[in-house]
Amino acid sequence: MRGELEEVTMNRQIKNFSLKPGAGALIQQGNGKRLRGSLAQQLAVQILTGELPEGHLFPGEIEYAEQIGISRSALREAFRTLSAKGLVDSRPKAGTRVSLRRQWSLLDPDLLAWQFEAEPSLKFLHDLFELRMIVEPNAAELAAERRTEEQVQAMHDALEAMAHHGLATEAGRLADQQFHMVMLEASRNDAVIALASSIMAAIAWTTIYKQRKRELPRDPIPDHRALFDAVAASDPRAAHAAMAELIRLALIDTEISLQPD
Amino acid sequence: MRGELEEVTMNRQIKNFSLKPGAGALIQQGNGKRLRGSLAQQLAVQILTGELPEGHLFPGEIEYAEQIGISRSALREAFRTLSAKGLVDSRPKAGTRVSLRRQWSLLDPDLLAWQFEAEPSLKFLHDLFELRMIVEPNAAELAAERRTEEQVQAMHDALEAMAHHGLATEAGRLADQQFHMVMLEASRNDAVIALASSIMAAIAWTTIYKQRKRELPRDPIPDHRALFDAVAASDPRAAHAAMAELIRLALIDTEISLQPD
DNA sequence: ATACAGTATATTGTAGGACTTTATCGCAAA
DNA sequence: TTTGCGATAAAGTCCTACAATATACTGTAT
Repeated sequence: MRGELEEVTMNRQIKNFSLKPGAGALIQQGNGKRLRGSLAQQLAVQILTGELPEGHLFPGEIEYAEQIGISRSALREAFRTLSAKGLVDSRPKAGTRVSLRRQWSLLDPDLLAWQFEAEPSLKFLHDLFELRMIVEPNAAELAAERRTEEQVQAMHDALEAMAHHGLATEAGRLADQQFHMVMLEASRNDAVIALASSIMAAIAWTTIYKQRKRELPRDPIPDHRALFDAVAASDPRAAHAAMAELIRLALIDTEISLQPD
Repeated sequence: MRGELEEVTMNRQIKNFSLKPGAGALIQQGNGKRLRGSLAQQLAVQILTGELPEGHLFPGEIEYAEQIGISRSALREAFRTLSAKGLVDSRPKAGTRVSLRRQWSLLDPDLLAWQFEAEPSLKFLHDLFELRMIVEPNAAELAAERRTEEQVQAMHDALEAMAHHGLATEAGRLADQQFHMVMLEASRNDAVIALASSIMAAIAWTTIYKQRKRELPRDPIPDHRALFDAVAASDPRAAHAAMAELIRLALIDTEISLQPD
């Protein structure tokens, strides 16, 4: 990425003496991110991977903050973020502990993104695409019934841009997302939009990595065009089928991109 | 502008006079809840209802905290909670503002609960049940294919308890939730479980109010039994149909319970 | 006049310390 | 065994100061 080298002035980072490995590893701050955000992400990943098991009790805030070399305020704000996503639960006297798996908001956009950054488990990937296979074809069905002419036009334009640039370019990927977003909006269902868009956004992140391993495994345009035609023609059944096929192929691509070389 | 009284000593709680709703209404703390939690909930509701529109810029933290009579730390932690749910976005120098609707995590369990506490819009209610109608019958289908004998037994027990106590009692409602939870788990899909359980939990909250207006509008046991039979018999198609019927009826009940008298 | 670079400044971000509230745990009494 | 109460540990709230950062402005060169 971009070389943010120099970094001479940093004084806080210097406390990088390594302490007991099992306990609290020091936080490594991502380039542009806030401190609490980096910590939240790291802890979230550790929780999701099971490294911090359900029910795990964190040290007291004062002690823990000291361990990882961060202020109590920042630590607490990171905990609030995790708490809002159902990952941890804090109570006076009882302390802060990892919540039961059942209470995790697995479909939260941030959690999805973080999970994909850290190589998600194949099981979860499978579950996610199974859910997509349930939701998105039905969303396409709704879109075929409810789309406006303006939305058809917008999807058409996005499809053209996508065909022109290809998915290897930034502009092409943007057009792809635009295409799917407009289709979602055509469903006129806020709940469906919220669900599908957060999943799509997470998967889109992997698209970038996809390009590294296999160079354009296939042409995605025909499938998109079939979907577009069905929606434009207000044919719900065809839209359903086209979207299902699209997801099936996306699963294959994603599996390939996540396989170890 | 703001009623900045003498501030004699602490006695923060006593300032519960209601003032102009638009500006900085004082926070009214729910009984058991934490201060930041109450604030987060109030702001969330105001955002979801559009009282605080997309893009709305909050006052600076120091000033705002003073306005509503709360410390800056607590205010910031409330903002972190809202930020984690995609409702607000904070940047240095730019301030904190309400995010675009597109980024709200509408299916977040807390947001759902808060929305149902404050009478959700009929549009969103409709959207939500449309999504349920898409997801849960398919989840039941998966459950019918994958359930274990232990799960069948557990569902059976829950169904018996439900029939015994009735939905008017706490025990009965608990058995109902237990029944649905076991069925979800039988689907063996974490993504589906996370989605359906959070929606169900929110709806369950309204079940309590349901009982106030109409006294047991109908007997829910037969429908549940039909669903159970289908899953026990490993009949996916029947399970799908039974769950769809169950949701259809649940929508009717919920609409009734939310109608003004 | 326009574009660009550098600087000023408002606002969030982080730090650290003091005090309050809450709920758990242990002990004693019934 | 159960109930009540008190000690206490931990999160919750408050406060103040300072650092980092992105916006806005300002001046200079093109």
